[in-house]
Amino acid sequence: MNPTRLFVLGALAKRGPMYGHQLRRGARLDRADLWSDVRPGSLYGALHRLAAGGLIEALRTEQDGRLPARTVYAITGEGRRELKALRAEAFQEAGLRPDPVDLALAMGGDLDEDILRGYLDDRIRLLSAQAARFARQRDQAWPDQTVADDLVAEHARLRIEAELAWHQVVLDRAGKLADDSEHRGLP
Amino acid sequence: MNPTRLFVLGALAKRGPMYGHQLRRGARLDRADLWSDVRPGSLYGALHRLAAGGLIEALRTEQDGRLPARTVYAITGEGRRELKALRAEAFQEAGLRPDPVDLALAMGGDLDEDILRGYLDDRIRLLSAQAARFARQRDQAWPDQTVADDLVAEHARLRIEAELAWHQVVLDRAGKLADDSEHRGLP
DNA sequence: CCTTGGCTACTCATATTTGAGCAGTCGTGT
DNA sequence: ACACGACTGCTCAAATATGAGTAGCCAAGG
Repeated sequence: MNPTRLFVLGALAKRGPMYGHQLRRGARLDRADLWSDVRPGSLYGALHRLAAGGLIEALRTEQDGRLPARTVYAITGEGRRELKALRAEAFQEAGLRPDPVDLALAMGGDLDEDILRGYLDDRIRLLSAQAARFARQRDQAWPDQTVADDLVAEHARLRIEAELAWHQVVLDRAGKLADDSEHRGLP
Repeated sequence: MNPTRLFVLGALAKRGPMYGHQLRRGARLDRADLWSDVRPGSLYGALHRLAAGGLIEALRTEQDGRLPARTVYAITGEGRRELKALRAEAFQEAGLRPDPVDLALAMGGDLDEDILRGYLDDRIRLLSAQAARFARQRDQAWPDQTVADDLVAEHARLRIEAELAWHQVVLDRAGKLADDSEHRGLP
């Protein structure tokens, strides 16, 4: 399952022919940073490969004044089939994706308690800020908000809550964690 | 922040010199699929690059009977510095990572209600199974279980619970979601 | 006997991502 | 006038990930 391909095919299927930058902008206006995270490099790479594979096709190349030329792509029939396949794969990937913070914790042999608490505080601040944004967003929905958008926002809200709860647990046991890593240093 | 590098450096710092396959096996025995997800290709690529960069060094090459030769690596001083930097970066990445299922939902213009319910049921089954594994694991801890391991397991538990709660919400609104996508098909 | 499957270690081609960069345009201020 | 930052579109080299494959070994089943 390749999220970039799913994003491109899905967007072209939903909103019609577009060029690269338009895809990016559209995503930003949709608050799509929640479900997608395409940087220019990956996006244009994917566009070229999709076009080479016949899943999308270049309709025309436009130029607006002396701004850079842009190529408009449309999804093909083949592309729509691939889109369904990718969506199915995405739905079937149900396991938890590893979170780097778990890795950092597992690999934190030495790790000063105070420094750890500092990191945790920062994380909690960031997560709380995000949570606040969602609370605001839930009250005043943006125009054209779909049921799917609602569900995605709710997903984010629940996930953030879980993260915050876990962070409290970690803070509670931060002391024991530091003791533990000292222990194992000198057997 | 590169999780693969963090994994390799962290493991070599914690358990001493090891060869590639040993790293993988060690991770499996540690139930590390929770926090890491290194496949052979990425692992050996990272080992070569780390060695080329002087962050780890090849100590020796062993051979056991007629099995493939293996190269034992150790972390260097430079590597330990990099390890701390990577750990810090990992702790500072606090935002939610995009979940492909959100993308699939957002890009689900057409999408039959029954098919959607089918996917959701499957996902719920999978998640429940995982949750059960963690419940079991919490009672009978494996030998050498550290406080960090505990926290990682708790993280997984909380995350799965949040996922299950969200899936119920989606099931409740699955009908409205289908209606909505029909609407927008014919303006 | 012999085939299936799984382990041991690692390689390799190809796909994909990253992160910086380019070259022009616009608006705002100084 | 001119410097600043932000936007418009896209490119490119280098880092990283993926997925299959290699080649020999060992154990169990039919």
